[in-house]
Amino acid sequence: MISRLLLDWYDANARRLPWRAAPGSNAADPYRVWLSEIMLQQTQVATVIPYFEKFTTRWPTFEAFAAAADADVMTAWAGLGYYARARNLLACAREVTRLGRMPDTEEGLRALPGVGAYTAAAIAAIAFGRRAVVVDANVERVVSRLFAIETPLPASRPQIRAHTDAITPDTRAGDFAQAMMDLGSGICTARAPRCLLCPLRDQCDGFRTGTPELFPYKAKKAPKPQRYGTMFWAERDGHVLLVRRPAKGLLGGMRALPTGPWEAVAPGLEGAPVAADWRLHDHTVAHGFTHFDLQVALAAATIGPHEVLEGEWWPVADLASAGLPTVFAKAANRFGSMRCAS
DNA sequence: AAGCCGGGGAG
DNA sequence: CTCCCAGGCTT
Repeated sequence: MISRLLLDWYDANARRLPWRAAPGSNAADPYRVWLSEIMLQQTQVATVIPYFEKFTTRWPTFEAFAAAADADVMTAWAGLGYYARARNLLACAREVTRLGRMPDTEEGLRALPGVGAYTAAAIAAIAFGRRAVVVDANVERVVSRLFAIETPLPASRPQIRAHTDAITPDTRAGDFAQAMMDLGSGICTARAPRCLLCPLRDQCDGFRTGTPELFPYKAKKAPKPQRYGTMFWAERDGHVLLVRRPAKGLLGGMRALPTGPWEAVAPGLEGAPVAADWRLHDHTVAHGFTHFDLQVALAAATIGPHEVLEGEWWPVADLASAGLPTVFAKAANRFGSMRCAS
């Protein structure tokens, strides 16, 4: 009943998205579905679309992507966040190349790098037409409201999964999953759900409570700690020194400005890439990460022509092409405006 | 089970 | 400003 109502609504109201086939069609390209699903992990559709277009234009097929250079992929991914996804993307493409084709079962997909329970179910259903129980944040919210689940997340996940399984149809499971996502994105929204437009309103226990926006209940989260750091602008002859961050950990594998430690107290000039006449500026740059807030001071110096340093000397005028994560791009822009002002 | 891992959109 | 988002990996 619920799936019928939802699929009818989807056939008339599906969003047109670059990685989607027409509703009811089985023409979805597994490469494009896989790439979109990885990009969409914890990332909104509007943010993903330009990256998806850029990637599929440059690497139109699985074979083309598997042959890409690591540095090119990391640079193209810059700004999208969660950089382990980009590293896993390449590892996954190379694993699939070794296998000869992409697995078409949940179990086979689940074994690939960067593919967890959600993504395996989504690809199996959307790209390969299999029945799979697809549970993402949209489904968690929609199902929590449909059944007025009072257990707070994440403890309610087993109930949510069981309910989702019970309403997932045997055919068109991929369209059903995407319909749940469209419903969660446009109607059953986190803040102010548009229940008057909802095709499932008459089936919804949460609507009957009168306060569907209270679902899903969630455990409170701890406040984020504040950290302080310093970034170093080492300039020589119109070029600035960039380094490659360690492969694992925060912003792993990405090109970056040299930086000292990020700690609870301002580290000053600790961790400078070279001894020099560093000028510590008054201006700071603020940036929020998932589990801490950062405030970085900016230190600048001119480096002599014979000093040999680890890293790349990048043309200051071409910094936009360096593929810097956002926190470094912010700082670089700040340095740029200070240079113009002086 | 809990912590780590980005960034931007929306209210 | 706060909350949230087509989650996965590690410990």
